[in-house]
Amino acid sequence: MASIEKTKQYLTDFKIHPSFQRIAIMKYLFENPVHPTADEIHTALVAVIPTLSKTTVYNTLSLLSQAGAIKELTIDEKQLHYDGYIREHAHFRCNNCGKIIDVAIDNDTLKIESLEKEHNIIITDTQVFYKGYCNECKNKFNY
Amino acid sequence: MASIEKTKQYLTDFKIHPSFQRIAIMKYLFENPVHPTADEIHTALVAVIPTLSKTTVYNTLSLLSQAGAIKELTIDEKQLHYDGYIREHAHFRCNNCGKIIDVAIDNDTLKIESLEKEHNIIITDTQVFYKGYCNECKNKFNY
DNA sequence: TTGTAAATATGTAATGATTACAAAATTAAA
DNA sequence: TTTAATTTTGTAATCATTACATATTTACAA
Ligand SMILES: [Mn+2]
Ligand SMILES: [Mn+2]
Ligand SMILES: [Zn+2]
Ligand SMILES: [Zn+2]
Repeated sequence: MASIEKTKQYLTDFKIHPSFQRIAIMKYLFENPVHPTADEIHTALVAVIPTLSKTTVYNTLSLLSQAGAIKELTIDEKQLHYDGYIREHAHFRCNNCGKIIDVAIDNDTLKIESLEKEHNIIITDTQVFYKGYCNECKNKFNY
Repeated sequence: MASIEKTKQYLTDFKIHPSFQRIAIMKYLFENPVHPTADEIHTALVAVIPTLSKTTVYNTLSLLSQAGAIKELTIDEKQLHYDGYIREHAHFRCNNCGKIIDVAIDNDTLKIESLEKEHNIIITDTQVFYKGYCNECKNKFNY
């Protein structure tokens, strides 16, 4: 239950002006940690804010994402999914029902620093994706 | 330099009928390990096989991918990229030039089995993506 | 307070990667 | 050969995302 005040502060901390729409979208992500798509966010919020445009949802999500306030997940072949929980963690996507769940990951198993040195690169983001069948779907596929 | 014969055998091993077009696409992936998109593959091959349709490239890539003969990378927000090298490894994508390079990864850092038990899921695929700036681009972004 | 510029939001049109579909061509095999 | 199955092709549709122009809201100086 992220309050409006907390959400406003969160955005401000990322130097994002907390407009009414931005607060609504950020708050939605906090309260619905299911990695929704832009369209799902819009559908859910337009029921409460009938004037909310889809463009604003897209614009806001890229703004938040670029500022580092949210994460953009490329786990799905068709659409981007968004995550308001930005602490380092991995994701599992069920190939049958599409559900995306959080999975813990050891922060230092990924060896960022050593990879950066080895390849002379700068790593700014890391994503670990697992795909397969969730506990509800695995039976349907002889597992 | 993957020969046509080796490529044909490779497809057969995955129970894929080695048609002329399929061999060409698979061979292209073997010889161009730069993780091309469907469009890049088509553009390169249509110069040699003028009748090759883009639909065939798309169809073949999903066929190969479903059979496990190639990997489909969702590292890019805009397009899918393909990899003919299927042994477990991670990828780094430069946010500036878009280049995707292979990165070694410790096979057992990902703890597949323990995650499967913990969440009661089946994991059939794992992708590790790093994003940032490559050695050629990092200077342009004060790193 | 009022006026004006900057920032933000909106609606519609365009883009472009991918897929659907039906017809044509090729291959298998009866 | 004939016929059926597989594969390829070309075109049209889909649909998530972006571009763009306009409208609205907010900031802030006079
Ligand atoms: Mn998450
Ligand atoms: Mn690779
Ligand atoms: Zn499932
Ligand atoms: Zn680069």
